[in-house]
Formats: sequence, structure tokens, C-alpha cells
Amino acid sequence: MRRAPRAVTFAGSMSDIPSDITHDQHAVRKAKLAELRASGVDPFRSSFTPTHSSTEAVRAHVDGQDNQVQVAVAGRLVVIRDMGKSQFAKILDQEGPVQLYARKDVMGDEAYAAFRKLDLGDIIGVSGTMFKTKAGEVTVRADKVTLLAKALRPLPEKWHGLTDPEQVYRQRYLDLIVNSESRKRLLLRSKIVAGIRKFLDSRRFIEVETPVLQSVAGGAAARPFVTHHNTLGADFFLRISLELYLKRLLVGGIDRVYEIGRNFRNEGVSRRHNPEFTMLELYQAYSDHRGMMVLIREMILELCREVLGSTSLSHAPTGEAIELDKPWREVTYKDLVRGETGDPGWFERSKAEHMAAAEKLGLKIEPQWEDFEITNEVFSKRIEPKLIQPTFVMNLPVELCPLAKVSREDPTTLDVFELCIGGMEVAPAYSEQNDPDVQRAMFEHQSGGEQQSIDRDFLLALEHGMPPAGGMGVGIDRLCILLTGAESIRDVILFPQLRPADAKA
RNA sequence: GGGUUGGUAGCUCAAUGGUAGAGCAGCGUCCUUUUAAGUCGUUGGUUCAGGGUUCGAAUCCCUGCCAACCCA
Repeated sequence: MRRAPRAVTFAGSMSDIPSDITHDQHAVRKAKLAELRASGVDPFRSSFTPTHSSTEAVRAHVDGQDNQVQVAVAGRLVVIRDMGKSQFAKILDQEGPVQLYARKDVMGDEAYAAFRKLDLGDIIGVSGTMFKTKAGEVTVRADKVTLLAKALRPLPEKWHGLTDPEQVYRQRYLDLIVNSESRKRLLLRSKIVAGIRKFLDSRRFIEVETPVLQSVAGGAAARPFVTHHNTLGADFFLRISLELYLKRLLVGGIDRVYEIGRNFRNEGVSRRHNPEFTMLELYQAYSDHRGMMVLIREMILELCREVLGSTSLSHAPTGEAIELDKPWREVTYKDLVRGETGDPGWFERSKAEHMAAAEKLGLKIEPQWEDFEITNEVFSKRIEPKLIQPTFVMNLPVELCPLAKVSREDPTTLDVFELCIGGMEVAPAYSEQNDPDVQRAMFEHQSGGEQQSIDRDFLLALEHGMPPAGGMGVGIDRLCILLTGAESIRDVILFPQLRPADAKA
């Protein structure tokens, strides 16, 4: 096969590529890669220093003053519109696309020919000046183009993007390149989490990190994942909540403490559930669940103003407007259940009566369920999905949480609330239990005699005295669903859990 | 775990029992302000896997794998 000198190789056709592989884009690109290397070009350059991001470059242009501002930008080549002796192209960086305009007479024959040989998907650095095209798009007029990384695989289709949900999740990087909504959603989530930190830090909360590997997985009722530590010769659980370690820090005198971290629950996967999910848990000494109500409302309103620029959301499935700056409804769990069942005497009825009534509402009740579980099924299936506007559900029954203080007004309920927005539980909060004897009794009752599932080290900490405190958990993924209008948790988690599959490499 | 739907070219999708097609991408032309650029030509298929029915299967049946949705 002909070995062409450098300049000719640049300007030449694909004549070095055997015609029987022109259909195989991977093979064609590998051949191009070899050709580049043979001509002394490094297809994976080690550095390039952009002076502007895509959006900065566009902003740097002053209207009516073309080619005054010099910029260097870098990104992935995602659009090429070739017109022979000139071409328009677009590169994409983290912030979005910016258009390039390359001319043969500006760049010179050899460099222009090299530019024309680039493929969609290649990562390039471009230096040039900013100008505005006839059509009014601020564009980089390229002086010099440098290949920074050769792409050996083609991009998905430019108009429809990537739609196969499986491929979107497994190859999220492609989704992020071709589906701008996905990239925007990622950026929005990042801003939401940063906004939460800013909000809490401004109120003197301290961020901490507590163990993910725990010998007792406590703080919630959920099936944990089990793993094994080889040199300690012991099994560990992945945490199912952050609660018990953060409360140890309350005992230790850290009065306002929070963690944003991953929890792991070995349970079903659905539109609302991923086996690993991100929680914010925060604890404030000398506060209570009432204090948490004020805090969460301020936090969500501030996030909306800063991140979305609006306190009005659209509930994704129905399109109903959610107005967050209006007063948030407060209603007790019992009143909601009485209202939904139309039975003012619901909480005086027997388990058998509850079961019959729940089945009448079309719910499937398992015979081994406890009485309170039947009622809670009514709540979570028939009531919660209807709580679109922000609602504090107050005074949950004592059976639902063993870590909160019992209410004085109604000792069958707790000083807690569950904040529901958009038909989802967004944040439960409690006046935290700090009586070690009561806490021990609750644990023992809940564990049904399984002593090894009780965190005795936590009880020991409580015996040293924990200040009264309000505590709250905020499901970050669900908050992101709400604020981004996503329909599934998989849209706000970059790499949702799927069954393992072999990559086609 | 159960039900429903789907898996066809790199991507987005057609083809309902009778020669597997289109658009984009790719390859080769033309074109120096395009906006899904346009133009002419052109390559490309283990139809998810395995079995079955049939003269003949992407299509019908069975099993499996993967995914989405609904239910539990």
C-alpha cells in the first residue's frame, strides 16, 4: 500500500482505507488513527489550555465588533456542516455548544485539510476570534485547530439523540453528549446539592462523614446489603440510614450536624426507588420537629429561588402547578385517614374491620400484616399520591418510627411530620428520642427479640446524654425529581442500578 | 415475584408468513455565512439468543436473556 508523505496524507482521501471496511465506522476511525500516527500527529494530546468555556466565549463577543476577541475553546465535535472551502461546526463542552467557522483561506490549505478530516465525536481545541454570523449566531472563527483526542466510535443520531432507555442508562456518557436535557438535569442536581450545603453552612451546620460499613444497620426499617471484611474476618452491612452515627455526634457536642450520603437498601427497584440513594440527614440540638418545619420550608424555597429562579413547580405526571410560596398545609395523619376512608371512628375499629375496609378501597392486604400496616397502606397508596401541594402530615402513629418522641397531646402518635410534595414523601422529621431507657424499650419491641439487630453502642451513647433535638431526612433524589420535573428516579441518578450486562467492545 | 410492551444497520425507525428498507451517521463528489445545511452517488444486516411450526419466519409458537411500564 502507498505510503504518502505527510502533507499529502493530510490532504488525501480515504484511499488508505480498504473499501471493504468503509461501512464499519469503528474500523474506518482506527485506520484514520493509524494514518495520523504514521504522519507524526499525536491523536491523544496531553494538554490544551482553553481561555474560555463555550458560554464565556459567546459572552465575550461585543455586538458589532467582530473578530476583536481572541479565544481558545475545547470540546467535542458534535456538528459538522461542510461547504467545501469553508465549514461550520459545533463543539460541546460542559456548559453547552459553541459554533465554529473554519475557512480554507484563513487556516491555510494543509491545516484546513486536516480539519476536514476530523470526525464527529473527536475532541479538539480551537483558537480563533469571536464574530457574529449572518444568521446572528456568535461563532468562533478558527485560526488553529488541534486534535486532542480521537473518537473511535460514532456518536448517536444527531436529531433524535439516544432514546433507548437501557442504552441511556448504561452509556450515560453518550446520553450526556447528545441529549442536552440530560446534561442540564445533571448540572441542576449539582446546583441543588451545592445550594443545600450553602444553606446549611450559613446556619452554622457542620458537614460530617460517618461509616458506610456498619456492624449493625440501624436507623430505619429496611433490608440491608451484606458484605465481608477479610482481615477483620467479619460481616458488615452497608448503611440503611445515617441517623445513629449523627446522633452520636449530638452526644459529642456537635449541635448542628448534617451528612449528605448514600444509603443502601436491598429492596425493589422502581420509578421511585434505586437500591442506592442519596439522603441528607440533619440534626439540630435544642430544636424539635416544629423547628424542622420552618427549616425545611426555608431551605426548599431558597433552593427554588437560587437554582430554578421560581417558587412554582409543575407536577410532572399531571402538569398541576405546585405553589411553594403559599402557606404549607398542616394536617394530622389520623385526619387524613379518617377523611379518605370516610370513617370518623377508623382508629377505634378492629384489625378485621380495617382489613375489610382497605380491601373495599381496592388495596391488597396480606393477612400477616399488623393492624397499623393496613392503615399505613391506605395512607401510602390512597392518600400520599394525592398530596401534590406541600403538606406536613403530622402526628404519625407510634408504630411507624421507634426513634421519635411520643406526642403529649395524643400518646398513640409521635412528634413528627412527613413532608409530602408532588405526591411523594420528600422529608420526614422528628423530635428525636433522647431517653435511653425508652429508646432501648422501643428497639427491643421493634426487633422482636433479635438482640443482635440492636445497636447497643448507640444506646450507650444516649446514656451519656443527648440534647433534645430536631432531626430531618431529605431524599435528595426525590427532591431532584421534584425540582427538575423528572418522571423517574433514573433520570436524576446518573448510573441507576441495572442488571449486569457484558459491554460490546 | 406477576402482567403488559419492546429488542431489526453505529443511532432513530419501517417492513404482519413470500427478494429485510428509509433518514441520520459512514465512504466518494459539488458547494467560502450554515442552523436537522443543501446536492449527486454509494457501502453497510447472526432481525437479542436458542429451539419449534412451515415449501418459506424479523413476522406464528416455546424457552431464555435484557429493558420499559403497571401491579405486588
